[in-house]
This record gives sequence, C-alpha cells and structure tokens, in this order.
Amino acid sequence: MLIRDDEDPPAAHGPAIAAVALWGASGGRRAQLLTDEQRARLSVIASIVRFKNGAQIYREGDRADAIFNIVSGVVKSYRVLPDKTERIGAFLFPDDLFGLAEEGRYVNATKAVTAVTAYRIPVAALEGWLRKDAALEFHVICKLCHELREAQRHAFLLGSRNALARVAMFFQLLQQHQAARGESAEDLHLPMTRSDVADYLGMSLEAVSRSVRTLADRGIVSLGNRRSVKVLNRGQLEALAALSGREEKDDCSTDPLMSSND
Amino acid sequence: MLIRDDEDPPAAHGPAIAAVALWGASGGRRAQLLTDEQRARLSVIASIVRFKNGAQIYREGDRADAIFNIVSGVVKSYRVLPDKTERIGAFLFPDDLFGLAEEGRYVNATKAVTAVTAYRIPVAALEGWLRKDAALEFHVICKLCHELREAQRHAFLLGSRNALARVAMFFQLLQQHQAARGESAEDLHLPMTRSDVADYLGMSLEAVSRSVRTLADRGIVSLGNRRSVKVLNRGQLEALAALSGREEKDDCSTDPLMSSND
DNA sequence: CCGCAACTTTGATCTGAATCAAATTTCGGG
DNA sequence: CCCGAAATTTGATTCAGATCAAAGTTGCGG
Repeated sequence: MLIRDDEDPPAAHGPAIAAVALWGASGGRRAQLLTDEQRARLSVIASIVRFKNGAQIYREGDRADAIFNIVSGVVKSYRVLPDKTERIGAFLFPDDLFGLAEEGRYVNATKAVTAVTAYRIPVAALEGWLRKDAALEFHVICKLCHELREAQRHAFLLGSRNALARVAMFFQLLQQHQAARGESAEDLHLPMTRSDVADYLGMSLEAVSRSVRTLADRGIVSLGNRRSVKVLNRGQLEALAALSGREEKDDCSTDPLMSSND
Repeated sequence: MLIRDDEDPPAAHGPAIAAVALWGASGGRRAQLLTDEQRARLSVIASIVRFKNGAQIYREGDRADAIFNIVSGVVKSYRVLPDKTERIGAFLFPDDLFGLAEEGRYVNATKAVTAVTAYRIPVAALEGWLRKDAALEFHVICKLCHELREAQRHAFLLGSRNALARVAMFFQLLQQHQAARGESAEDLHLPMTRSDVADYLGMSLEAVSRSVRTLADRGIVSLGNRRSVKVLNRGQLEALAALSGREEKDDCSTDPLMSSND
C-alpha cells in the first residue's frame, strides 16, 4: 500500500521495490502488492482482532509484543499528560501499521476512535520473517519514511500560531487521506470528536469549533451533520493552510532511500 | 551508533542487530559499530564535504542524490513559509544522518548552523549496498524508528501551549543529545541562534529570550555567555517540561521491530 | 583596536485563543 | 418516541504571548 506497482520508480530501484509491500489494500481499489507467498505467510502469523468504539488497544509502556495493521476503522495514537489531558500524535486509518516501541514497550497509547478491525502480528514472528525477506525489510523502510514525513508534517502544522491555519491543514490532511483511499476528497468524514481534533491540533475544542464555523462562514466549507464537512473552495483552504505545502503523495514508490534525520 | 554492541538486546534479535550499524562514532567514546568490511566499503563510496557556518546544504525540492552523515557541527532542517519565515523541523548533530527525500526530491532544506564536516553518500551507491546487506538495512530501520520517535517528540513539544514548558523541553532535549555523546549534560551548548530556537519551538524569539530569563530567575538554569546555559535544577526543569516525559535513550539496541505509524 | 552589523534583551501594547460558563443539539437506549 | 448524557456551539472574560519599538551586547573584519 505504500509502494505502487503501477508506475515505474523514478531511479535505480527496480525489482526490490516493485516486489515489496506489506498488504495489498484490503479490498479497496488499490493494487495488490504482496506476493502470494508473502500473503500466505502473513495469514499464518497474523490474527484478526476487533475493538469497539473507544476501546483501549494498548497503553503507553505496555509490553510491545505485536504490531497492528488496520483493516477498517480509525485509531488514535496519543500520550496522557500528567494533568490527564491527552495529546494526540496521529490518527491511523485502514492499511496503516502501528505499534511503535522502544525497549520493548509501546511509546504511545492507542484507542479505537470508531469500531476497528485489525490484523495483529506478533513481533517475534514478524522479526524472523523480516530478517529472511530483504524485500519486506525494504518495504518497512518505505513505510517508516512515510511515517516520518507524516510526523514532520504534524510538527509543522503545530508550529503554526494560527488556529484557522491549523484547522485548514487538518482538513487538507483528511482530504489527502481520503483521496489516497479512492474516496471523495470533497466530502470529508470526521470520525473523531472535536475534542480529539483539538488534542491533535494543540488547541482548545472551542477554538476548533469556532475555526470550523469561520471556515463555513467564509464559504470555504459547508457543514453537514457534525461528522461531515464538504470542501467548497479547495484553493482558499490551501491558501489558509499556507504552510509551504508540499503535496504529499500517499505512497513510496519514490525515493525511500533516504536517511533518517531531517 | 544507534545500536549498542556492548549490551544484549532485550529480546529475540541477536546477530542481525549486534552486527548492524552505520558508522562507529567518529572518534567519540561510543563503541565502534560498523564491521571493518562495512567501513571499508563506506570509504569507497562516501566523500568528505565541508560547509561553513550558515551555508545552505540543499534546498527543499532539490534533486536528492545523496544523503549526509555529520562528522562535526550542527545542521538545521527546515522549510520556508510563503511569508519567508522558516519553520525548523530538526537540529542535526554529529552522527546524525540526513537527506530525507520523496520522489527523488529533498523534503526539507538544510543549512549549516555551525561549520560542518560531513560524509556525503551518493544515493545510487548506497542503494546497491543496502540491498545486498540485510544487516545494514536493518540498521536503517533502527535509525528511522529513532527519527520517528524524535519527530513525534517534537510534535508533542509543539502541542504544549506554554512557552516555558517548550523551552524546558528544548533544554532537556539538548541535555540528552549531549549526554548521548558523552558530553556534560549540565553545561548546555546552544550552537544555534535564539531565532532558530524560536523557529523550532514555534514561538517568537522574544518569547524564547524571556522564557530563558525566567528559567534563570527561578534558579533552574544559569546563563554563561549567550551560547551556553548551565542546568542547575534538573528536577524542576523536568517538572516544567511536564510532558508525560518518557526518558528517551539515544540508541536502538531496543526493540526497533515496530511499525511505522503511531 | 575600532566600528559596524548581527544578535539579544527589555519594555509597552495589543490580540487571538484559552478559559469559564451556559445554552443547544445530537443520538443511543429504554 | 422520548429521555438523558455526551458532544457541540455560542458568548463573555482574561491572559499569555505576539508584535512593535528601542536599547544593549557581542564579535568579526578591517
């Protein structure tokens, strides 16, 4: 899902990349990217798990013995501050992988934002597989680069001192997520609560509410029920987001041969 | 440099991890981690480059044909906003790798904050090597996980709505960086400008200046010349940083077998 | 050793968003 | 179909930090 196989990679990485990929998009319209062999192997070590809306998947500091791959639903990754408020680091969508650990412990907590179905892959099993399958390893690198860019983008978003800009960026982000999945990029669906959005954007829920309203008043979006927003003027939204915005593509058929930092 | 070889990895990854690593710390007291063979191979494809203070290393969007590994000096990775202000995504120190790309183009711009010496590794050459060396590939994964955690941490930092807390977190970050390199964790050296710090913390340079002063007034730090700060009360600093602060270790001998997102 | 330019501190004011406080809407379950 | 809890909107007030402005520092190049 991160590496397209319908287009030639730009530079020197042919076969290794073309073959690599973790899951084909589960049922979606995206190309299948795992080899049959890989899929078979996967089905042996992974198990399906379900979480209902609001369920805790794991807590920060829990022993990290598995990673998850979302089949359907939305998950939030967050940390709890001493004052009990949460700071959301990311929203995770179908096909996203999660379970970042350090020293064998999960670095963040995760909770289901909607009902969630996911594959659960025990780390021990994955490790063995990883080491034997260079292509898979390469794919993981691609994934990580993508995540790194996403995290950087989140940081850039949070660097903005303007509430409207943050919300605009957030909507752009949702647009891209949905577009990448073949859904309409105009009719945004917000599965999460205003409060969650606020925790993700580093502002108060009231400020989120007001910013959304302002966007609507300016005719940039229109509000359906509270979980859906239609983008009317993509250009203005972009202008507000202002961030020297690179149009991120949601794959890595690109040049993943990059470093780490920066 | 990211994987220690002086300690057993916690779980199931023995040899692959123990062998992996990109450079041994260049002259520092950290263990050498590349095999001789890897070092030799490296010296063939890499070249030394130097940049003087303030020099642009590359711009956002430049063709990404190499990655860099810092030998000495400090680099900032940033993006320029439409209004010409910069937003700094990361400061990079010796042993850090940088050059994140997407579609063959650098995602961020980088500039030398001090005089910088670095290895320049052409991507083409690295790629071939990477594909043949699973251990190296694994090491890159470790590196990326580390970077991902760093980026997340930056985002968490920026999520804080409190100027003092941000500066406190920034100082902690510097402490850890220096400690990881075997330097004093109390005598902080700030190679970058107040304005750079502000751009990194998402606040105005005046606010940075005032926050530093407040920290000094409270006896939490003392100020030497403007590029050095001594931490007097680590506990209070930590309390201010408040962030459900996980003590990040600057290596990845840990469980890098994690996912991407989250 | 001087002078200037870049950087930093300090001060005064203003503003956008946090906070506090209701009022209102939504929606799932009985 | 109605009820109540949770989510959201809206309003009033406050305040931290941005912005504007000016006065100190520092350190480099001549």
